[in-house]
Amino acid sequence: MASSFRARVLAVVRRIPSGRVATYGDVAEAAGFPRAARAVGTVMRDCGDPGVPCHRVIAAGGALGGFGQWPQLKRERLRAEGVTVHGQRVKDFRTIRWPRSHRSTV
DNA sequence: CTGCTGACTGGTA
DNA sequence: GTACCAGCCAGCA
Repeated sequence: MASSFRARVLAVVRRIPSGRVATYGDVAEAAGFPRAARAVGTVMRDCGDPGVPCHRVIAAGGALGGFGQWPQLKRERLRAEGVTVHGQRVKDFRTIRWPRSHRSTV
């Protein structure tokens, strides 16, 4: 099984704990495709699975990314999980980031 | 098989 | 800070 790239991505997104976020690149890497950030977005776009917290997947740098009304929907959803969102950017993005949780100045 | 598209990323201007 | 370009990968016509 596993042949499906999307199934792999969905599995990773499902593992994202609440109160944390991951970028498309992080999800791609965790799925085994460190360069398929774009392809991950394609999978998210088609994601209609309630078991997949696609709202926890954001763009790099802490930007919500997404498209259309996704950003505003994410903002409410993430906030409900304990994530503080600043306009179009996540606060302390590096601290709540998953699976790395970076916190260095560089 | 070929070409275009897209919920992306990083670098340069 | 914003704007544009080139590179990357999977899915679809």
